[in-house]
Amino acid sequence: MDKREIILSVAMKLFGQKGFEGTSVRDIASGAGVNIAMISYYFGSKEKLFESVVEYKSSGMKMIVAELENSSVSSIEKIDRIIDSYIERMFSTPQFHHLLHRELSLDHRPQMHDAITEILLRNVVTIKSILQKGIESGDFKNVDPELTIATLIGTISHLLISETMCRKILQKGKDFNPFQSKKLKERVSEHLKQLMRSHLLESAKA
Amino acid sequence: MDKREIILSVAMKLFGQKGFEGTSVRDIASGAGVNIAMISYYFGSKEKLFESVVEYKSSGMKMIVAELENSSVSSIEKIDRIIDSYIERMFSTPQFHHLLHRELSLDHRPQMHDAITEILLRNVVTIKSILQKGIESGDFKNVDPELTIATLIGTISHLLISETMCRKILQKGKDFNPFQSKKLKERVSEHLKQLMRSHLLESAKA
DNA sequence: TTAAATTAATTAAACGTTTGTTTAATTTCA
DNA sequence: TGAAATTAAACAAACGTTTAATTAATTTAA
Repeated sequence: MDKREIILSVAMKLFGQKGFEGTSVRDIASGAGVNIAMISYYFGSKEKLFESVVEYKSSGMKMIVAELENSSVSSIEKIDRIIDSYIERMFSTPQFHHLLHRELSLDHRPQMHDAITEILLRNVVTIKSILQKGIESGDFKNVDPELTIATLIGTISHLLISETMCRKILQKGKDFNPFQSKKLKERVSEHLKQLMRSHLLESAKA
Repeated sequence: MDKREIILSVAMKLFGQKGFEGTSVRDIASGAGVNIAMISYYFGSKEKLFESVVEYKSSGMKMIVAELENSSVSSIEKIDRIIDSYIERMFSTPQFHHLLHRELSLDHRPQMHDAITEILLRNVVTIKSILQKGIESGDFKNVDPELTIATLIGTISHLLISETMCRKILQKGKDFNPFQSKKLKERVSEHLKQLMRSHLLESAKA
């Protein structure tokens, strides 16, 4: 593998685990097995490396959502697919999503803020449009589209953190485990799909 | 106001805005208008100051939830009150919740991790019990309790971040604003209550 | 009620580390 | 031979923390 890519993936892992300020350039260099000067050599600076990580990892985030908008499946089916698509992506790279949300909750690095915002908003616009078309066509009840999106993404996002929480607790040997049974991803998928059906469809159809 | 308290609230503000590593002891000292040595003098270290901030702010987080559990109101009414209670608290101190969730998404400072986990889990246990009783008594449908909680908290939590996002966008003068109309808090309350009614109650009752 | 004694609060300065970055020399490879 | 890749070493700046001296406040004793 290219040394540049090794640096990128090590940086992504460490930024995800310990945050931007919490990760030193020396950590990254030794983790990637390269000399510390190679980071400036390849990326210019620590901050530019961070931006490269975001760009690098988010390029793999292009979603089915865009293609979905004008496809011929039913409105509720579109929602189902969005749910599974988000679950799949967010659970497969939890560290990266930790990184994105952490950066959004911070006040400095406004440039990075904007870049991440733009990434996350891409899909939001599409999903909003799907919801609105569903409402207009009478497929969906007259719900609040933006807040419905917040519920979808927020539920998954919160679970990524909760899971971390629970793992910590289990390691400490306490006896409370909210995520015992069944595979978590399937559970979330089932929960969100049921939730959205109750939320979006008329009772008669439920 | 006590100088100790001034330091605590300045520290809470800065940790909330810039994160733990992103905030220097000198920032806090000058923000509070005290000598830099006072932080060691009062709190021992930067890390202990951080722990004090969490303890200080979370002591004000005792919820109505606990009292609610054995009260005589209906099951769905309990959920309504929990929703409003969470909205009120999380929107009134968004920085502190940013701080909590950011810390949870990080891998170091396991001790702090555990302290925050414990704070957040207090209410979760109670809400779970309310949901389970509602299910057993037939008031609620047979939903997934833990994931329902994730939806409640996750929706609000995600909105705190989304709002930040939107403010950034608006400053940049773009034309997309997902949170135009009406006061956000009321909107969220209405959305979540409707959502939970569809989710928890039988169609007949809806 | 004073004056001395004692403790607490506050300060400026310095400490040793660690930080991100750069330099200048060397190796690698085409 | 020449450009690209890699290195060890050094850089100044910022970091959290400590020191030792000074001022303020409180307690004790006459």
